[in-house]
Amino acid sequence: MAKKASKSRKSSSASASAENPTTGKIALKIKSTGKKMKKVMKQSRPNSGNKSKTTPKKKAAKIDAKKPKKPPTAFFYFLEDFRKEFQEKNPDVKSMRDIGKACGEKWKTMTYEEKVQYYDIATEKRADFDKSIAAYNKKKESGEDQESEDSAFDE
DNA sequence: TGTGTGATTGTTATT
DNA sequence: AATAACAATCACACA
Repeated sequence: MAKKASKSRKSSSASASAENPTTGKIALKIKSTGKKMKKVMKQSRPNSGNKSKTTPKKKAAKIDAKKPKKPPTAFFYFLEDFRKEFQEKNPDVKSMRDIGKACGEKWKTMTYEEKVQYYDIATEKRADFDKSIAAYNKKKESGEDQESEDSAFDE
């Protein structure tokens, strides 16, 4: 016990919401970065011209059995939950592209306490993911090119 | 018939 | 430090 200052990334992501001292006054100390995060991601179409047998979503989607894929972020977890409700409320909506927009919009309106729930999940996921990375790194260190390419796609 | 794209934000990895 | 790309999902469009 006595594990107060966890330091490091684990730093209790849910502590903010868990701590609800005083009356309903929540000390929401969201560090206002102030800087506008402009997304300058060049979303070109790298897939243009890349044909894979399976359906490689969009870009790369490299099939690295050794490299653990990125776990869904808190936003994605929220999406799963939001998606269900959204479909019920908006049966007319066909695709999730619209949902994604709605989610993103609502996500920003959500308070830290609400988001923290999903953040907590993502945090746990990352913990597991961290192990995968460690194993991956370790394995890589042990035998970098040791993969035998099991079955080189033979259809 | 089959597969790629589209959109959301967050996280991770790489440089 | 900052950038790049990817993480899931589902319906539609094109060849």
